[in-house]
Amino acid sequence: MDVLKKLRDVKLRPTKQRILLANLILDGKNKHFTAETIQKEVSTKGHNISLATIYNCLNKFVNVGLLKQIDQQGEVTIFDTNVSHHHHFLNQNTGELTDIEPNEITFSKFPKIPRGFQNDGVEVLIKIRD
Amino acid sequence: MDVLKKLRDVKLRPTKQRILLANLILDGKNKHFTAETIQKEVSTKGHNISLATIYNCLNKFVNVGLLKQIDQQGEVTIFDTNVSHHHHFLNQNTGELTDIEPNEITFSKFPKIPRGFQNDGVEVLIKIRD
DNA sequence: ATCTAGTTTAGAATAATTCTAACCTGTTGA
DNA sequence: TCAACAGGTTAGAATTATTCTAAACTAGAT
Repeated sequence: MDVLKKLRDVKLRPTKQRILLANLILDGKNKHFTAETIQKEVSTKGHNISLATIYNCLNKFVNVGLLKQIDQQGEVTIFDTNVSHHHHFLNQNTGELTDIEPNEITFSKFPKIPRGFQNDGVEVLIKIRD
Repeated sequence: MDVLKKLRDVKLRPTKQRILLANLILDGKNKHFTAETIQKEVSTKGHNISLATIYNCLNKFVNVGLLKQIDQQGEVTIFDTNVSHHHHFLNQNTGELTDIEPNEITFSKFPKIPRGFQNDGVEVLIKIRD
């Protein structure tokens, strides 16, 4: 499906910048990236888009569901006195975290760790809201 | 166990500020907090510690294992073109994320969602390193 | 072709965190 | 006990990611 149609489908005016970004990003392959890496990629293609616009566009894309933003529990560092391995509930209404003891969660199916790597900890985040 | 001993055990010189913070934080109860909330708590007790010192102390406490820092995948926002529900490997060496399809992970035990709340999504992060 | 609402932009503003450099203070050993 | 110094604290500057502002631009409807 072409990019113009994709943008129209979600009622975003297909501007030059949005088309450029959508062509880079929405090619059907799964990618992870940041605003800055995208800006670099744009400029290596010989174009230029301001960082403000990149943020605007990516945020719009997220709002309409074309993109997802990886969870990052807000922008401040949260410290936890529970230093043992454990999981969390995240109250989406308040941002509050609550501990879940590790024995409260067990897996019946678990992915193979990629060749050459070792498991260095598993964190489960259960988002809740009222 | 008293706070002085705790600090000596981890070879941190027990200064006034560290003792104050340790008394607030390491009382055996599980808490989540930020540098700023701790500073406020300190000042309501009639003391004053600069934010820089709070960060210094908390980071030291984390390094020696008295505290844990909640994972936040670095400080930049990461976007993901995979908008469906899925999980991630986090390569601790590079910070790189890789998708895990949701059917790769299933649970045999799962905690009860707190009364009055509903499940709003589960994210599993498997940290790996070589 | 024109109008208008929505976009883009440079640069300022904001906010979390770290750095710097000067000052201060536990601890050690005489 | 106390001087010396390594390590700790601090205010404020620096850094970094992101958003805001206000002016200039443009897609799409008329």
